[in-house]
Amino acid sequence: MLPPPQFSHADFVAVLSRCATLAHLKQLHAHSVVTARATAQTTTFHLLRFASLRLSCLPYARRLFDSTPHPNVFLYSAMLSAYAAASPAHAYSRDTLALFLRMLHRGRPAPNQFIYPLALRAACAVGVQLIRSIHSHACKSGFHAYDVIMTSLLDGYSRYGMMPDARKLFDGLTERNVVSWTALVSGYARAGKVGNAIVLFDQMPERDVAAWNALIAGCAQNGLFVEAVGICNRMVGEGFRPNGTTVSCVLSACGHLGMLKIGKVIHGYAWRNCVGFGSSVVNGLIDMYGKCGNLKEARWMFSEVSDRSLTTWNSLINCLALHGHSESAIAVFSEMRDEGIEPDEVTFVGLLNACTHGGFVNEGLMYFELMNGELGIEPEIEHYGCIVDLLGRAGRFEDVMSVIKNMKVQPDEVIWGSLLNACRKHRQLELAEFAIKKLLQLNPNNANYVVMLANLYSEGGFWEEVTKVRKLMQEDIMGKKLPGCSWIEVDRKTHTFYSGDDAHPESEDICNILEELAASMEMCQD
DNA sequence: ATAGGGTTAG
Repeated sequence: MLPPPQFSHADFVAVLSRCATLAHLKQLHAHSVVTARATAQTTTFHLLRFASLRLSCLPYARRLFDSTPHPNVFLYSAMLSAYAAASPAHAYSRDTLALFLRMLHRGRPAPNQFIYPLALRAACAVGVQLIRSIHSHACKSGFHAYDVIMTSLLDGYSRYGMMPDARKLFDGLTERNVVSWTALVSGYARAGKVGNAIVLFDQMPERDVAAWNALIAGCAQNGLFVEAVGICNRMVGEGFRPNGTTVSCVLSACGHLGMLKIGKVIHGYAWRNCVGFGSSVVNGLIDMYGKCGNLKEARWMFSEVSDRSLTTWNSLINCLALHGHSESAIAVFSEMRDEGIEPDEVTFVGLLNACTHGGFVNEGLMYFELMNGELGIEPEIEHYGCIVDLLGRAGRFEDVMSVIKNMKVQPDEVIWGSLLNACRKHRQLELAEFAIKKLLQLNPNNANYVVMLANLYSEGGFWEEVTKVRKLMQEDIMGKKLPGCSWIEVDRKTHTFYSGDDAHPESEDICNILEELAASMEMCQD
C-alpha cells in the first residue's frame, strides 16, 4: 500500500521512518524512482541514512551512493557517517579515506566542516602522518577556526601520545566545551599521565557521563583500579548515572582487583537500571566473574549472551586459561571456530596460555602455527612468551633458543624470565646465567635478578663469581628492590601481603597451610 | 540534511 505519487517530502520522510526492513525500504526506493523523486539528492540522502543507520545495511547504502552521478557534499557525509557508525570501529577506515581522497582528487564537491572530522576519525587508524596532512589541508582550506575540526585533530594527536600538539590545539580553540576537555583528559590518561588527567578533570567547568567515563577508563588503563572504582563512586555521589561504558570499565577494574563483592553490586546496578545489557556489559561481567574465580557464573553469563562478539569469546577463553582449565579453554576455542568466529591475536594469547598451563606442547605449537600461517596473524611478544614458556617447561632448549633468535620483535623480560624459570626447573646452569645477564641488561635496577644470579653461582659452586656478585649486591642496586605484593578480599576486608612480610595476624597459620599446599603440589608433579 | 570526546579481552 503505497501513498499516491504526489505525496510531499514530509510524507516521504514519514513513510521512510516506518520502514522496518530492507524490503520496505526497497519498495519506497522503487517508488521514488518511478515518481522521479529519486533524482533529488535529498531523497537519496534520506534513503542512504536510513539504510545504514537504522537498518545497518552498508552495501545497500553504498549502492545508493554509487548510483548517484555527482554526489553532493551531503551524500558524501552521509556515506562517511555510515562507515563511522559501523562496528567494529575503524572497520571501514580504508573506504572512508578512499572517498575523502576522491573528493580532494576530483575537487568536487569541496569537503566542508562536516567532512573533516569523519576523515580524521578514520585517519586515526592509519597513522599520525595522515592526520598531519589532513591537518595542513584543513588549515589551507580555511578551517583552522572550526572548533569541531580542531577537536578531532586534538583527539587524533593525543591518540598518538603527542600531548604538546594536542595541548596547543586545545589552547587555540575559540571556545572550549565538555567535548574538547574530555578529549584532552583522555589523551593525558592514554599517555600515562593520569595525574595531569585528574587535575584537568577537576578544572573542567562542566562534566557529563562521557567525561567521567574518560577519567575512569584512563585510571583503569593505567592500572589504577582502586581509583577507577572510587571515581565511579564519586560520580554517583554527584548525581550522574553510570551507563554501559562506565559499567564495563568498572567491572574490568573489579576483575583486576578480585573485588567480587563490588562487582556483584555493579551487576545489580546494571540489572536494576537496565543499563543496556549490551555486549560490553556482559563481556565485563564474564571477565569480572572469571577473574574473581567464579567460573560457573562467568559461563552462565556467556550462555546468556545471544550476540557473542569476539571479545565475548576472548573473555571466556582467557578466564578459563587463567584458572588452569586448559581443556575447557581449548574446547571453547573450537566451539568459537565452529560458529565461524575468526579468532584474533588476543584469542591466541588465551589459547596459548591454556596450552602452557596444561602442558600441551604439541597443541600449543600447532595453534601457534595456525595463527602465524593459515590465519596470517603476526605473533606479538606475548605469543612468543607463551611459546618460550611452553617449550622451556618441556625442556626443549634448542627449540626455545631458535624461537628467540627468529623472533621479529626484541625479547623482553617476560621472554628471558620464562627461559630462566625453565632453566631452573631443568637445572641448565649455563643457559640460566645467559638469561639472567639478558634480564640485567634490560633492567639493571631489578635486584631480584642479581640475587638469582648469586644463588645460581652458589648452587653450582662457582665461588669466585659468587663473591663478585655479592659485591655488586652491596653497591647501589639493593635499595631499589620493590617487594612483591598480593591481596585477597574476604568478608569485605582486604588482606594485603608483601613478599617476606609476617605482619598479618594469622601469618603463621597462613604460611603453614601454604607449605602444606606446596608439599601436596610437589607430590602431584610426578 | 550532515560533524568532535567515554568500553570490554592480553
